[in-house]
Amino acid sequence: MNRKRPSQQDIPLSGKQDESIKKSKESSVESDNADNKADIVVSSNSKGHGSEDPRSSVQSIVSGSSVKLSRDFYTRHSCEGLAKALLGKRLVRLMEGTRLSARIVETEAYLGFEDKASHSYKGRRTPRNEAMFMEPGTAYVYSIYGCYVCFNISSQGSGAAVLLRALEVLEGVEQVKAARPASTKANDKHLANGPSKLCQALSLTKDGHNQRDTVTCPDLWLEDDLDIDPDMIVAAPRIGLGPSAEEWGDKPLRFYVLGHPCVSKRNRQCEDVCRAARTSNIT
DNA sequence: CCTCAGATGCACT
DNA sequence: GTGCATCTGAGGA
Repeated sequence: MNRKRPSQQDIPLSGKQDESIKKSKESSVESDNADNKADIVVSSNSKGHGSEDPRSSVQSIVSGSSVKLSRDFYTRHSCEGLAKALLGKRLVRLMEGTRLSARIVETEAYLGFEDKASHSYKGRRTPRNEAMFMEPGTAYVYSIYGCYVCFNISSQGSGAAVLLRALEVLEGVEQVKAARPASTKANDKHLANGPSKLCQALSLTKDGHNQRDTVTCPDLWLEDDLDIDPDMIVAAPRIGLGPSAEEWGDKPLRFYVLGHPCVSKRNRQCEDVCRAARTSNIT
C-alpha cells in the first residue's frame, strides 16, 4: 500500500543552516565558526575511518539505509558504547501507516548496578524499571514529573540502558508538529530536542511502548543511517541529576554530535575539549 | 542568550 | 509523604 519513500524530507540541516551562520558573523574567527556550522559527520555506514581531512566531511548528508538495527547491534556494545553508537541512527515510528523518523543526536548512558544515577543502582529492580533488565534493544519508557515520559533502550549489562535525549525530525514533520504544543511549532529544531519532547513528537507512551522490543516491534524500531565520526562526539555530564547521584553526576556519560542544532543543551567547556582533541588528531 | 517558577502525577519508602 | 533522568513561558542581560 501507499508506502512513501522519504524524499525531500530526508534532507536535514539544509538551507537555514547557512542563514544562522551568516547571522553569527564572526567570519574572522575561523575555528569557532566552523564548529557551529554543522560539520555534521560523516562516513555513512563505511567503517574505514575516513582518513581524510575532517573538513571535507562537512555536511555530507546521506539518506537512511533503511536497514533495521539487529539484536547484535544492541548486544555488541557496552552501555556507554551503545550510547555513542546510537548517535546518527534513526528512530522510526509507524503511525496509522505513516512513517515518522528522526535522527538521534544526543544520548545518555545509565550504567546500572554501580551508577548512582541509574534507576537500577545496586541492582534495584521494580515493576517500573523491569525493562532495564530485559534483552538489549528493549524500550524502557517511564513517566516523570507527572506529565512527561522518557524513552530509553536497554543495553548489554544488567540494568543498563541508554536514554535518548534529542532527535532531529526527518520524516513526518507535519504530524510531529501536530503532536507537540502549539507554541513549539515555530522552530523545527525544537520539535524533539529533549527527552520528553521527543516522546511527544513520536507519540511514545508508557502504555504503548514500555518493554516493547525494538528488534521485533512492528511500529517502532531503529535504522542504520549515519556513522558519526568519533571525533565529533562531545562527552559531557548528564543533565538533571539530583544530589543523590553524587560523583556520578559529574561523569561524562552524556554524548552528543558537535555542532548539531537539535541538541538539547550544549556544554561549551566539553565542546572545547572535544575540539582540542580533534585538532591534535589532525596534526 | 540566560535563569526562574510552577505545573503535575506516579513510583517507591 | 517525598522525589523526581522535564517543559514552558516570562522576564532580564
